[in-house]
Amino acid sequence: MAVLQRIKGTNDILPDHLGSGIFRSGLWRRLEETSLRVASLSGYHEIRTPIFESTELFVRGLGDVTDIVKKEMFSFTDRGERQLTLRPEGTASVVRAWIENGIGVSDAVARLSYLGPMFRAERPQKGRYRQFHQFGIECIGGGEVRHDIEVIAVFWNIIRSLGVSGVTLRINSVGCPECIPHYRDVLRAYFEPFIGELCDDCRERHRTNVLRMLDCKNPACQAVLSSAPPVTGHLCGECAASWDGLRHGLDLAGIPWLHDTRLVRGLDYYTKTAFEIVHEDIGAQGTIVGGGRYDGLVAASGGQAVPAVGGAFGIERMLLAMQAGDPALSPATRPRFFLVQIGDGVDDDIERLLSGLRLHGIYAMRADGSRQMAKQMRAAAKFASLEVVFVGGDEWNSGRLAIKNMDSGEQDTLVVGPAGVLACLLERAGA
RNA sequence: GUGGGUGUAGUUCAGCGGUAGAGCACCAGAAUGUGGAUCUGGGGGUCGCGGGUUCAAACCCCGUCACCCACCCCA
Repeated sequence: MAVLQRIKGTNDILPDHLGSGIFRSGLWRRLEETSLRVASLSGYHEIRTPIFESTELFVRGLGDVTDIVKKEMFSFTDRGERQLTLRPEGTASVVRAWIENGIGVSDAVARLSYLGPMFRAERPQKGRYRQFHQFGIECIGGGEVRHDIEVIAVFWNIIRSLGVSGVTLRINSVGCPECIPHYRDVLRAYFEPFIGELCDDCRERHRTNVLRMLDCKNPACQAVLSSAPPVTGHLCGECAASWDGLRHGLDLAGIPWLHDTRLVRGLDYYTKTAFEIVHEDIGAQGTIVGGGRYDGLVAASGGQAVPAVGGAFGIERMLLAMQAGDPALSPATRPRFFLVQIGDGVDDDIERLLSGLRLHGIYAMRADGSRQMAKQMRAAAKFASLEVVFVGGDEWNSGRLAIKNMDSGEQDTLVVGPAGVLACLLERAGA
């Protein structure tokens, strides 16, 4: 056992042929490229923020009663006595960057996407890691319901583009500062008579954060919870209109939804629309996408009071969902040419050709070991090369080029023109 | 933070007191002008780590660490 090993809850993502499960870089690249591309079709373009920020940013953004801030952040003090934290999520940083760079001045509605590692000190399990990865989008300044729908539609389209099936969109409203205090009172009053039968956590939440009681999974609490009054019956006029518009808009977009009356958000800054996209077959951590509206966060972070909506998905979880439906491998990148050496004295020719081909953007390989031809052919096959080019031998010595298609097994003999072998191969590859 | 499970070759695993094993992968040969097939051979291991019991421990006991799954929470 090696002395040095990965930190708990982190993973190595290997080349496809070396890795297993979701930890193969080809899968990641496909997911990342698809996500960025689909998001860009709705005007969302990538922003990259630092992976560590001042601790205060997350404490203010997430709320100091959330589990993430209380016990899951990787925080440290740097040599200048600054309190820093590896980001546990992406929204706080994006909002910070939006304020700091004056993005709202140029774009009244700023559409941003982001991608990268996040860090939470949780006990690892399937679909949950200490360094995990998210793709997210934020629509800052977008205060209309159609922005909520736009955000949900981006995630829905990414999922469809990836061929993932078996997912359900769950929606709810979490109100706003206007109506939620009232709803809290209603809930608190409703739970009061049952307080004795509820779990310890729920008793704690009854005082600190009543809304969180709604998604308690304790069986004893479920019975009481299931008949709790839904938030959607206690919304203010504005939130109720938003809730109606959301459902109508999703119908227009052809996106099926399910009203989950117990859906609440884990983070404090959400208002009105809350949504999740869940998958049934990827283990206990089935929530792939989570998001919603957060009209209060930008102002709370020191910016203007602008509305915003966004969401994010866990890349590891999305990959699990991709594999659950279709275990097909992503098509490996195949060498266009594999150069096989016949006889001696052509080593320089091969190296020159490899350099020339690669300089023109063509994937070209040669065998690393034996000069024995069967061995070289085997290597060409292992790389899944498209065509083998024979360098040396009778054809080569008489100004011709033998090329074998490794899929069909057919072999051509070309006459090398005055421009030379490299030009001949480049033309064949269409480069 | 709390449970349950598992740690043996690169990998997937068998072995469960008495010589450290198999499949796949890797290397070489059969085979110096043509493949992912076949055959033959080969390299690879402090059996997670530390202690204990025993004539003898991969195996039994204690401890410890790591990973996996679940709770909690979340993406």
